[in-house]
Parts: sequence; C-alpha cells; structure tokens
Amino acid sequence: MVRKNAINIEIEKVNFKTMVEVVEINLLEFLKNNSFRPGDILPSEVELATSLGVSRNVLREALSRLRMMGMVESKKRRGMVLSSPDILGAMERVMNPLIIGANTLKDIFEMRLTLEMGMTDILYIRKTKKDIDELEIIAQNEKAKRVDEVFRIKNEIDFHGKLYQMTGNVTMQRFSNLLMPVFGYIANLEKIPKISAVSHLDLVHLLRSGSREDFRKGMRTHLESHFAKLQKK
Amino acid sequence: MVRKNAINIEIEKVNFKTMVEVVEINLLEFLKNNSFRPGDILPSEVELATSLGVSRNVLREALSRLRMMGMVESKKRRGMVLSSPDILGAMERVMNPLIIGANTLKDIFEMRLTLEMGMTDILYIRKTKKDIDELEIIAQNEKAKRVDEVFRIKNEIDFHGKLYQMTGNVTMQRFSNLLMPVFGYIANLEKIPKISAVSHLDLVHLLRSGSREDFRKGMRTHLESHFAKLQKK
DNA sequence: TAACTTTGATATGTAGTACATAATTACTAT
DNA sequence: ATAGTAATTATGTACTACATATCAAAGTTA
Repeated sequence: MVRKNAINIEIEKVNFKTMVEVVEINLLEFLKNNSFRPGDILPSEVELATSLGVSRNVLREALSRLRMMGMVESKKRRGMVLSSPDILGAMERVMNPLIIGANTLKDIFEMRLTLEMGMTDILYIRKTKKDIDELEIIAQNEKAKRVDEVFRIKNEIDFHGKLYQMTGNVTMQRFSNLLMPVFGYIANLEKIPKISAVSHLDLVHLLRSGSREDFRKGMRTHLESHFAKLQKK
Repeated sequence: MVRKNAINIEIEKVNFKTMVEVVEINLLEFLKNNSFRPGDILPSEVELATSLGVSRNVLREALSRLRMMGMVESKKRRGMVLSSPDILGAMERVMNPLIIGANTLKDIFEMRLTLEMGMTDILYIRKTKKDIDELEIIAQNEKAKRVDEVFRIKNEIDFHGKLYQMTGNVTMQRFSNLLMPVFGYIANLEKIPKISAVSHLDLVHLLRSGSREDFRKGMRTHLESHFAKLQKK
C-alpha cells in the first residue's frame, strides 16, 4: 500500500484494523444478514476461517469476543450455537471505577439519578406490600446501626438496590448493581452530607400510602444534594 | 474425576470453564489487585502466558476480549497498555432485537421509559435556547411530513434522541441510541396509537416556558400509552 | 426385533512452532 | 557528534498437532 502523504498516513493509522477486528465485524454482519436466530447452529470453525480467509487462530480470537457476550456457545463435536447475548455481562467485568474515565464516571452517576427519578411509575405498578415491608426493615436497620461512613454507604446501596429490585426489571436491577460501586466511589470522594430532608424511612411511608407525585417529590428531595452538585458545574 | 450421581454431573457441567474464561478472570483480577491504571504497560504476552501456565494462544483469546472492551491497546514492539474501557462498546455490538430474549427486550423498553421520566431534572439544568429551538424544528417537521408508519417511528427517535443529547450526558445518549432500535421493534409489533394527549410540540413548549413539574407531567401523559400497556400485565 | 455396546468420525479446546511486521535500541562509519 | 544501519523485541498471523467430548452408525447380544 502506497502512503501518499501525512494525511493519508493518519487516516490509515486511525482506520487500521487488525484481522481479528475485521473478522469480528464480518461475523456479526454474517449472522445478521443471514437472519440467524438463537438456537441456530453456526458453520464450523474451519469452514468460517476458510470462507473468511483467515487462520483458525484469528477466527477464534474473534469468536472469543462473541462468546464473552454470551452470543455464541460451543460444545465439542456439536459445534457452535447462536444464543441470546447477555447485554450487561461484558459491562459487569470492566466496571472498575479506578480505570474508567472521569467523564464516564460522571455520566454513570447522572444515569443513576435519572433512573431513580424515573422509576416511580413502574414502582407504583409493581409494588407489593411484602416488598414495602422489606424495604422498611432496611430503612429501620440504618437507624439502629452506628452512623459509620462505610455502613452509611452500604445502607444507601441496600435501600436503593431494593427499590430497583422492586421494579421487577432484572436488567435495570443488574444495571443498578453496576452503578452502585461508582456511587460508592464518588460518595467516598465527595463526602456527601449525611442527612437529607427526606429520609429513607420517609420514602417508605410515601411509597406505602402516598401518591405517585408525593413519592416522586420525596425522591427528588432525597437526592437534592446530588442535584445541587450538578447545578454548580 | 469421579462422577458420583446426576446432581454432581450437572454441577460439573455448569461450573465448567474453559481455560480462556479462567485466564480472562485471572487477568482482570491481576490488573485490579496490582492497581494497574490507564497508561500502565502490561507484561508481554509470553510472560503472561507462562506465568498463567497457558499457551500464548489461550492468553490471546482472553486478551482479545479485553481488547474488545477497549481495556487493552497494543502496538507492536511497544507492548500492551491498559486503557479506559468503553463500557457500552460491547452492548452496541450485540443490540439486535432479533436475537435478544423477549424478557430482556421488555426490560430495555421499560428502562427507556424510566430514563425519559427521570431525565427532567438534568434537562432543566442543562437546557439551552439553541437546543430547544432545534428540538422545536424536529417537532414541527413531523407535522409537515406524511403520517407514514416508518416516518412516525423515525420522528419519534429523532425527537427523543435529541432530548437525550440535550442532557449533555454522552453515555446516556449512547445508551438511548441502543434502546431506540428496540423501541422501533416493539412499536412495530404493538402498533402504538398514533396520537397522544401531549404532542412533541406540546413538550417543546413546556420545556421552553413551563416548570419542571409541568414538563414531567407532560412527558408522563405523552408516554401514557406505553405505561397503560405495562399496567395490564 | 429391540436394546445395548463398540467403534469411528467430527468439532472444539489447547499447545507449540514459525515467521512477518513494526518500532525501539545499539552500533558503526563518516 | 550525527546520520545511517543493524540487531532486538513484542505483537499479529498462520499452520500443525493432538486431546477430548460427543454424536452417529455399525455391530452384537438377548
């Protein structure tokens, strides 16, 4: 390949893809274009490799990525089958606040606030007495315990985690579990004020006998310190 | 290995991990335990392979996964450096409504509703006249165009996509872009009613001169048909 | 004939070798 | 001292080999 000038060189470098990356893209395209569905059996590794014109090595490195996402499962002799990917699986592995960029951390924190402000409607559709009772127990526990920093964060995670669980939306719940470490990390950095005008226990009572609007406003007040911080920037 | 009974066999099968999976976990642990930070240089492939007791082949299949997440970047001779992962990258690749499980699709759809109900506060912090003007143009466009099903979905995506963009949260915006195909897919299946009590244009006006509460209620009414469907189940 | 056993074939999983390529370092000659 | 060149090193790709699990078919026994 001839390199004509600096600009071309730059473009080449930016656009340069290893064969593994290319094969990964081609595989995804192949599956989409041929309308593969979960349960369908893929061609064997050697077939794929030869038809893509790469070594089995490269093909397997690309397949390894699909396997990580749960999109491909394989058994010896039976071959590979396409399956429903686990859309959060990959995220769960890399969710380490220490290596994620600061901007992304901020974004994630805001998403958590957004989800909790928006969960009211679904919460009111799915809430049960049993769940509210359990939530109340969590909220009461924190009063009993020592007002320790570590415990406080744990309580915060327990309480809000229970709320997510009450939505009956397992994907949202798992997503929130990813967000929690980030919350803990930021809470630790920023030393969030210890008291809010609306406590967890207040929220429980609102959820039990208040209107949707009441609960939403309560949640907004409960999260006020976080929103105030956003406003400053 | 002795197989005592059916239960043990089952347990063995569930817990069975390939060496690639084990190495992937070990690598992530290794990086976490040794406090690697973005920019740090990893040991060479041969060093890692020998220290983990596997072939370079297996190691590279595991590394390929980290590379996919953007967690590892490598240049010839220079070696591999740890970098900030792209937490949504993997999700973007597998977000194909046709292969994602029905339950997950439902969850994703609910998350979209939750985010849009919860985005009000951040929207009011970040909104600018310029953005609202642009949003209005989008809302007006849809009146001009033919009330075609395909166009309707496109408009819906344009409008709500613009809202996400207005939050200034690129992660949330990217996330919403993932949700949109799912929305389109479900909208196509369920034949969502064409008119809502609160139109896009109404929302624009609320956002421009109404209070937070006004906008939130407007959005709730705008999404009513979706919430009504949730209630039935 | 039916049930069971054995054997063979096949696809994935892992290891190892080889070599190309890019980039850094060391060396050499002027 | 500096420009140019050679050696070094780590990744990227290819190929071979073989172990292992599993399915299928052939063969065997009751």
